[in-house]
Amino acid sequence: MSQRRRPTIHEVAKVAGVSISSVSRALNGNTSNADMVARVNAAVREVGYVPSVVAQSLKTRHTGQIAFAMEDIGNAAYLEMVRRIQPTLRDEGYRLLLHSTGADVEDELGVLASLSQNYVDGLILCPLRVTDRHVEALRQTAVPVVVIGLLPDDVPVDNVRADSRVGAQLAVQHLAEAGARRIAFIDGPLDTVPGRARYDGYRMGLAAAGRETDDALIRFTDFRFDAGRQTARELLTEHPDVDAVFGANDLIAMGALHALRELGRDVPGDVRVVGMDDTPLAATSFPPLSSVSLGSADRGRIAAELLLRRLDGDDAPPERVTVPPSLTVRESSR
Amino acid sequence: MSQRRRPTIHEVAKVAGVSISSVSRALNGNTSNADMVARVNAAVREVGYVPSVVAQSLKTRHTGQIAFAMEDIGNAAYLEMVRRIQPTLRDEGYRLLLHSTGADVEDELGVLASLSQNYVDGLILCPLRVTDRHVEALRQTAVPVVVIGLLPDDVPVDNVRADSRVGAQLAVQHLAEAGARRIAFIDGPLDTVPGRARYDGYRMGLAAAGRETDDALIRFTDFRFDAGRQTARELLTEHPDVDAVFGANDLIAMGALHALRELGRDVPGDVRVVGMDDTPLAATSFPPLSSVSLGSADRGRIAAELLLRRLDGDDAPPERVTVPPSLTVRESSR
DNA sequence: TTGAAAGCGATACCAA
DNA sequence: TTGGTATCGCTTTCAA
Repeated sequence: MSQRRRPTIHEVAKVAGVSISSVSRALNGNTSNADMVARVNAAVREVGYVPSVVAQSLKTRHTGQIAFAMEDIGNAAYLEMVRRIQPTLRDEGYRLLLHSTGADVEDELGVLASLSQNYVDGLILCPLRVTDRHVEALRQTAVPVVVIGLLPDDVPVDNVRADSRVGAQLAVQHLAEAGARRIAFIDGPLDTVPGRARYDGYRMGLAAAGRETDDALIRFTDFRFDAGRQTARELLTEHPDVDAVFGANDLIAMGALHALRELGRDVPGDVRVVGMDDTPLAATSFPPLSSVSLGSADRGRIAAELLLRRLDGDDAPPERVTVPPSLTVRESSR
Repeated sequence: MSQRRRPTIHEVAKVAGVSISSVSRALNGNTSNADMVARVNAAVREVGYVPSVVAQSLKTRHTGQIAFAMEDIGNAAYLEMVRRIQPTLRDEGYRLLLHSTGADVEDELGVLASLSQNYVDGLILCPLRVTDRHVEALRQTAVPVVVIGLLPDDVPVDNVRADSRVGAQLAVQHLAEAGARRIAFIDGPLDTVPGRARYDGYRMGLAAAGRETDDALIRFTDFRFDAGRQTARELLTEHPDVDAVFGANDLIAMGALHALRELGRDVPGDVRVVGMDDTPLAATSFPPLSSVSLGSADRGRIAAELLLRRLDGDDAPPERVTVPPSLTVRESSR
C-alpha cells in the first residue's frame, strides 16, 4: 500500500527529454522514429510509468469495459454464460462488469439507465421479462446492448435466444422413441415465459410422436427441487402407469428422481426421466440424468461476439440469433 | 442506439443560467441555496444530464469499482463468494469487476500489476498459490488488496481464510461419534494447500476420537467426481470393512456415493459418507450428502467489508480473519 | 517527425 | 453563496 503518487506522462517526458505528445505517440505506436521509441521506453521503465485508463477513457471516449446483467449469477445458466463471455471479451481487451439485479425489475431498468454514465462501452442483458419500459429504454440506450432472451420483434437490438420449446419437444420425442407410452410432464408456472414454451414443446413432442396428450399427466409447480419431488410423488401415486417423466428443468427432474426412488421405482427400468438445462447436477446424479441443453455457453459467447462487432463500428441491422437445443442422453432414460 | 452527444455540465449551466461550479455544487449537495438547487435540478431534467463517471474519476481519483479475481467463477466456492461480494459492494455504491484468471499464475500477477492503471479502487484476490513474486507485488500495490486464502504472516495485506483442517477434523469426529469404526479418507493431491490441510485434519480428527490412523484407508486422487468414484471403488473393494468415507470435497464424496451404490452397499446403513464444501450438489444427491461448509459466502462478505473499510481510510494494521467451518449433517451419515 | 496547446468533463480552490 | 479558473492525465490537431 505504498501511496507514492503514480508517475504521469509528464514525468516520462521529462526523463526522456521529449514532449508529452511524443511519449503518447511512441506508446501508442503512432508515427515516431525508432530512436524516439527507444528513449521513451527507457524512460517509461525508469520511472515505472503505467498509463491511467481513466484519463485515456475521458479522452478517447471508450472505457474498455462491458457489463453483463442478469438476475443471479448463482443460476447455472447465467453462470455458464459468464464463463464464456469473460474470456471472449478479455481476448479483445475488455474488462467485464457484473450486475446481479436480483428478481428486481426496477434494478434492471436502473442498469439500463445507468449506461448514460458511460462507465461501460456496452451491455449484455438477460431480462427477467421485457416490459414497455424496457422497450422504451432499449430504444435509446447510450451504448450498444445485446439482449439474451425473448424480445419483441420491433425492438432494434441484437438478440440471442434459446429455444426451449424445441428443446422440450426433443426430450419428449426421445422418450417416445425409447419406448415410453405414458409420458408425464412436470412444468414450472405456466404464466412464465419458459414455463409456457416448455409446455408447448411437450405437446408438440407428443403430437410428433403420434401420441395423445393426457392432461392428467401434466403438472405445474415451481422450478425447484423440493417442488419437483413433491409433485412427482403425487403424480406417480395417482398414475402408477406413468413410465416416463419430463421435468421442465434439472431441479424438477432431480426431484422426480428422488420421488421415484422413494416409491421404489427403478430408473430407467420402470420409469425414464429427462431434465432440462443440463446443469452440473445432471452428470453426478444417480442415475446420471439425461438433460436438454439450451446452449447457455454458446448464447453467452455469441452475445459477446455480437457486441464486439457493434463496438467495432458495425452498423448493420440488429441481428436475431437462435441457438438450437441439444439432448444429452444419460442413464436415466437409456 | 441514438448517438446524439450526451449533455455535459456546461449545457446544464447554460440552461440554468448559472456557472458550472454551481451546477457541480448543487448536484453534490455542497453549500448552495434552495433556489439554486431547484434551478439546477430543473435544468438537469430538461437536458437529460447524467454526469460522466469517467470525468469524475479523473478528478476525484476514485473509480467506484472493485475487482474480484479468482481462478474460475465456475468453482462453487468462488461462486458463493461473488454472490455475497457483489451486493455488499453495491450497497456502498461500488461496481464489481470480474477477473477469471484460469489456472494461470502469470495472469494472476498480471491482474496485480494492472492495478497500477487505476481502473479500480481495490481488489479481492483468491490466489492459486502465493509465490515470491506475489508477495513482492502485494507489498506495493497501487490500491488496497484483500486476499482470500493462505498468506505468509509478513505480507502486510488484509487476509481472510478458511480452516479446512479443522473442517476435516469436524467431519471425522462426526463420523466417529456416529459409530463408524473404519473411517477411510479420499483426499486430493497432497502437494496442494487444501489437500495437505485436509489430510492433517483427518489425522487430528481420528486422534481426537481416540482412533489409530490406518494408512491403508487413505487415498490421494484429484478433486473430481470421476476420480473419487474410481478411487472409492478400489478402496472399498480392497477394504470391505470400511464403514465410513470422508471425501476431501463434495465431488469426491459424490463419486464415493456412486461407487458404493454400484457395489451394492447401503448409505448410510453400511457406509456413512461425508463431503466438504457444501456445494449445491450435496442437497440434491441421493441420499443427501453431509458436508462441511468452509463458509465461502462469509469469507466473501468479510473480504468485501475489510476492503470497504480500507477504502474508507482505515489505516489500522492488516487484519487476519479465519472463518470457522461448519458441518451440515444430512442423510448420508445419519 | 516533433512540440505546443486545446480539450475530454468533471471538481474544487480562490476571489468577489 | 456564487463564478472564474486551474487541474486531473491523457490524445490529437496544428504548426514548425
